Amino acid sequence: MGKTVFVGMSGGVDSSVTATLMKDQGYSVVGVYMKNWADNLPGWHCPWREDLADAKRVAVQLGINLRVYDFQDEYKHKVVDYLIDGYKQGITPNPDVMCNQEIKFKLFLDAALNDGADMIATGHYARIQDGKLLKGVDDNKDQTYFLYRMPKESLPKTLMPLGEMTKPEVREIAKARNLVTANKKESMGICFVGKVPIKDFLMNFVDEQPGPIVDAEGKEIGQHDGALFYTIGQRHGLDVGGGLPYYVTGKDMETNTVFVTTDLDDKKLWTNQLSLTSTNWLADPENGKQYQIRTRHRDKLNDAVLVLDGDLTKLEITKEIRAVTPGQSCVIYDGDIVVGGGIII
RNA sequence: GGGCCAUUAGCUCAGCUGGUUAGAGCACCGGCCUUUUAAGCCGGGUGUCCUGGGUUCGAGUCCCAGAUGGCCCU
Repeated sequence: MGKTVFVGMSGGVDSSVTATLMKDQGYSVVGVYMKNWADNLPGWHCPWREDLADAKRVAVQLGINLRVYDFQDEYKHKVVDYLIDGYKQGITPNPDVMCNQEIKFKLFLDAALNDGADMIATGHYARIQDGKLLKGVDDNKDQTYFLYRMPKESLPKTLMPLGEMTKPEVREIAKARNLVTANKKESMGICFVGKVPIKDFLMNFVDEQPGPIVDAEGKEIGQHDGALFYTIGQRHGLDVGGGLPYYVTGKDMETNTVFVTTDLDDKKLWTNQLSLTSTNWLADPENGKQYQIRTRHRDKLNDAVLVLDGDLTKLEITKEIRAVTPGQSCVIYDGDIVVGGGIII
């Protein structure tokens, strides 16, 4: 009798193939649809019913059971509130990183173990080997940027079979097995919420509040509708024209001011060092060692030296990088291994 | 009061000596990319050429009057 694996099935291709592979490998598979968000928003329809239906169809095709875990309350508190509070403070939080930390690899894992699972599996493009988290083989789809905060204890109990393959291969398997999700479009947007522009999402929770847009010379060149909606390095959405594009260099939440520049080389947009808070280590970090870091999903890797100084975690980057943004995560790699990371201050 | 200069897309402006469907950058909109936010890439002109007359086969362009803004002069 094989071990029992609970597979998180979102109704997309990746998790469908994951469940398929688990079954092929002889595990006793139970599918789980996590219902984390189900609300429609003005002008936007939440696709959770369709996604659940797709997950169900695949489960039927595979001959496995599908359960629904309702985590809406926890998701609202741990992810959505975190997102909204962060924006209100003026930072740019990453909800999906928090979702993986709090929901998928904590709540889901615990619930699954409690319901008889030996392990869980997800459709992430990342590898787990010997209790370590490694980048997915498909460099183009690697999702470790979102996974560095998963609890270290969850690693030995988690399987991510897609980490060994490429997206095209996954699509092929889905087609070969005639999975109903084989040709489903990539789902993007806030994990579980969907493809909603973040500003539209936030507008449901915060009020607009006009304030000044100030250029590098200190001149007010326009008005915005709330400093919290803007992020460092942002170009669009300012609604000010007149020559060169403007990029956000910073903001002052006290005065509700957004600072911009037309100079791509503006010092405020570039830095070669950053500090982290609330770090999570999946491997032992080594003070003074040079690692590779990423400060945005799919951004390129940059060499940086890790400096651990008491409570402070700093990174000295070999070259200047653009628009390092407080609230976003910095993930630290040692080759393919995810050492850990933290939230940029 | 007089003189000069401006007024063209949401913004900043280009349109030579009058001649096909008025252009550029930025903004904006749509798409691509992307399990966050951005960036980036592709595509789209969204226009009472300040107004009203006139000259001309034909006016953004020339003439007259007016409006608005700016500069200058006694």
